[in-house]
Formats: sequence, structure tokens, C-alpha cells
Amino acid sequence: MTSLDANSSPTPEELPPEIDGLRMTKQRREVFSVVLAERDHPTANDVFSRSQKRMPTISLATVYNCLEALVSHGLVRQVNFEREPSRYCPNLSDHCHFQDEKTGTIHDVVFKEGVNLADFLELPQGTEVSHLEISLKGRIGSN
Amino acid sequence: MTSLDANSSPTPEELPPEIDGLRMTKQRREVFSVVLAERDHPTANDVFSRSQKRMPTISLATVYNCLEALVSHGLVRQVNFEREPSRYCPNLSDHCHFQDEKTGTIHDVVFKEGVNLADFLELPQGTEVSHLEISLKGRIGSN
DNA sequence: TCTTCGAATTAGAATAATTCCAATTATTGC
DNA sequence: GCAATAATTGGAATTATTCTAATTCGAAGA
Repeated sequence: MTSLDANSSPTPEELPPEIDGLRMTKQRREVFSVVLAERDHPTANDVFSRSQKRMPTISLATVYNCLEALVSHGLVRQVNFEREPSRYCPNLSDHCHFQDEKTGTIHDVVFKEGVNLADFLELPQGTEVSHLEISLKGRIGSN
Repeated sequence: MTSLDANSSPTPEELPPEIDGLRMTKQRREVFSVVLAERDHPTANDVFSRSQKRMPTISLATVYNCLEALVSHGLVRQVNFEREPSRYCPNLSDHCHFQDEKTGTIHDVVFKEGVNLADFLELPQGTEVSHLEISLKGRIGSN
């Protein structure tokens, strides 16, 4: 079993020197591995402080740069809840997000098998959707 | 035909002194009427500059206060696209938003008759959704 | 009508996430 | 190894929004 499987997340060293045409520098590997490690939808700041543990010289600007590079190459998803700081999510499968109002925790929510946009939205014909973000907030169970 | 119908939007003076338990001050009426007038999803700043035309002394802080009051009383919806400045929408019917990437214009998109969340999302049982935001981006037709 | 009192408004300062900038450092292709 | 290019860095700048403290407004009672 080599790197990148679902259970154990790769250390920065285990990440290849290039992914999808994106050159994986030391910092990008660090940042990517942090996002892959704890799938708790960290903010840029969270990623920054976690990265600093292994790489004390990394700067916040670099974390932003790396996240932007990863996002624009489709390796990481940027997740927004209203005007809160952006969060980052390594889950690339089609899904959306639910935030527990009580704890702030964010959960991935998957779409039901086989549904697609046009099934539930009255989209003006000819619209080509390039980006979709669905964000829910609420309570879970008895909380 | 009295105020508040769909076609002609009310002037500030036509708005009642209280809506839904929210005291309608001069400024709130001004701000509300601006949001009702052009349904183009203005930002707080847009609302500010439009309001200034009729009420040159209104302040930006007040516009934010008024919008917040209107939103929290459910008279106006706050609309977010990623990290862009919030926009404001007087359409209270169940709908979501599509932003034309070319022009930045935002269009209301309604749900198909009779669909509800649970139909397309695999929500963990017991979740109570208090807030839902669906934001699309893309191109329209031949643009 | 006058007074009072809480709420709303105001201008400007403060905050916080993010981006920009210019200088340095790393990496790639020759 | 050497240029050319790209990435990183620290700090300053930006920008939407919130906060603060002082003032003003307006409704309700005297």
C-alpha cells in the first residue's frame, strides 16, 4: 500500500515532486500534507500554525500562496460559510458542507446517488455551471 | 392596489412605521426601499451610495446596521459568493443564486416544484437545517 | 407640551482576513 | 555552474465589516 490512500495521510516527504502539473515545493508539500492529515476543514491560519510545527520558517503569505496553488489545481477545495474565514478541504468527491451551529464543526454531506443540479434547480437554459457551493448550518440530533 | 406589490417598489415614505415588530426608522425605510427598488443584489456600499442620493447624511455604519436589522428580521436576505462582499436580496421566496462570471450579475434561481433538501442530500439523520445557501457561478448561453 | 429614557445614528477608529510588494532564495534547463 | 524563472518571505497595504463613544431621535408618560 503506497501513499495517498484514504486512511493514513502522507507525510510531506511522501508526496511526489509534482502533482497534476503543479510543482510540489517543500512548502506546498507541507501545506498539502497538513490539509490531508486532519480533515477538519482548517482555516489558512490553522494550516499555518500546524505547518509551523514541522517547518518553523514558513510564512503565512506562503501558506496562502500554497493553498491558492492547491485550490486552483483542483487538489484542495476552498469552503466558505457566509463571511467566515475560508476553510480548506481535501475531499474532492462531489459533496457539500454542514456546519454545526453549536460547535462550529463542519461535516461533509454527500449528494444522493445520481442526483444532478438540473433535477432540482430551475436553471435558465444554456447556463453552464462552473462552480457550485452549498453550505448548510444547523443543529445535529439532540444537541 | 396599495404599497408593497411586486411591480412598483415603495418609496421610503410609503413604508409603514413598523414591519414584523421591527421599528422602521427613517434610515431603515430608506435602506429597505433601496434594496426593494433595484433587485440587482447590491453590496452594502451600493446601498450606501444609493441611499445617499435621497438622504445625504446617512452613514455607512447605519447602512450596515439597517441591513443587519432587516436581515435578522427576515425582511431581506444576505447573499454571499465566496469571499466577495455580501449582497442583499429582497426576494424572500425560496431560491438560490447564480453569478454570471462574465458580468458579475447575479440571478435568482428557483427550486423545482416540490423538491426539498432531503431529496438530494444524504443528511445525517436528526440534522435540523436552519440556514441554507446555494451559490452557483458560470456562464449563460452563448456568452 | 415637556421630560425622560432607551434605542438608533453617526464619524471615525479598530479589526481581521487576505493580498500585494519588493527583496531574497530556490530550482530548472542549458 | 549559470542564467532565467518561479517560489518564498516579512511586512506593508487593502478592504469589508464591526466597534466605540458621543450625539440625536422618538415614543411614552407626566
